Amino acid sequence: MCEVMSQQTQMSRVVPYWQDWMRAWPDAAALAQASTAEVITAWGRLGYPRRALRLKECAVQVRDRFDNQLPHTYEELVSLPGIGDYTASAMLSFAYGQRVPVLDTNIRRVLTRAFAGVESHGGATKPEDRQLAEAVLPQGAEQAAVWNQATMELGALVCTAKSPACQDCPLAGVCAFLAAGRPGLGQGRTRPRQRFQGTDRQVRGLILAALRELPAGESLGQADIDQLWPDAAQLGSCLASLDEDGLIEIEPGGGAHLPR
DNA sequence: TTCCGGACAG
DNA sequence: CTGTCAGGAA
Repeated sequence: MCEVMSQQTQMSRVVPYWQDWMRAWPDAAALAQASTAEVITAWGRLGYPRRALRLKECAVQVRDRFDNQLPHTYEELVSLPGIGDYTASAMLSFAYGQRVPVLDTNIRRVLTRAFAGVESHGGATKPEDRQLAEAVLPQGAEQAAVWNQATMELGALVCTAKSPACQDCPLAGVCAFLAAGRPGLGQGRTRPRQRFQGTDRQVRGLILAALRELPAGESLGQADIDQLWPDAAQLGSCLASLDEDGLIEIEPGGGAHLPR
């Protein structure tokens, strides 16, 4: 169950967290009963803490709608909080052995380059991406799962976005992108510049980290909160946004605590 | 389309 | 220090 959320970060970072999660909450019903504060604390420094909230809500729905068992259809899976196209497809292919094309940005980049000969455009998955993935997917479900994982690995390790190691690539002999002289390499995606220093993301992280380190059930006083960040206005807006997201609860006196 | 963490490479 | 990485939801 909890492996669902592991798809977002490097596995080496996820494994220890995942082990703790599975020990604490072995199934959906167990996770559904956990307090939000426990879930956020266990999420630790994995990033994107709102996903911890979605995972708990997902567990509630699995328990209530699906008799505590994860559904095995795409439509039912994507209807759950925090599960989108990629995660649903990955579960169907890797966990349930169904013949399903999996599309993450790595796979899209590899397939678009190798078979269409052009640089992947990035952005949301398009129908043509899915069409291509379906067209080249092996017929057998087991081979398809291996293909999905292999393509993902190839994109992560060899056919990288910025500087693909074509000299080490097993597809070099048949790659349309390489044959065409790698047109537009690196300019396919103008990354939305997302610095971190001084942003709300950093401030939100600081606040949550401070609350996570508190003994269970305790609050952070306003004086302690004020010391976290010099810009009072930004601090205030971040506190408000965290409260809106349901990640913290602001007290009348100006203190804050994780949702009980 | 934009926002949302955090770790790590360079 | 800056740049990079990535799926889901509003």
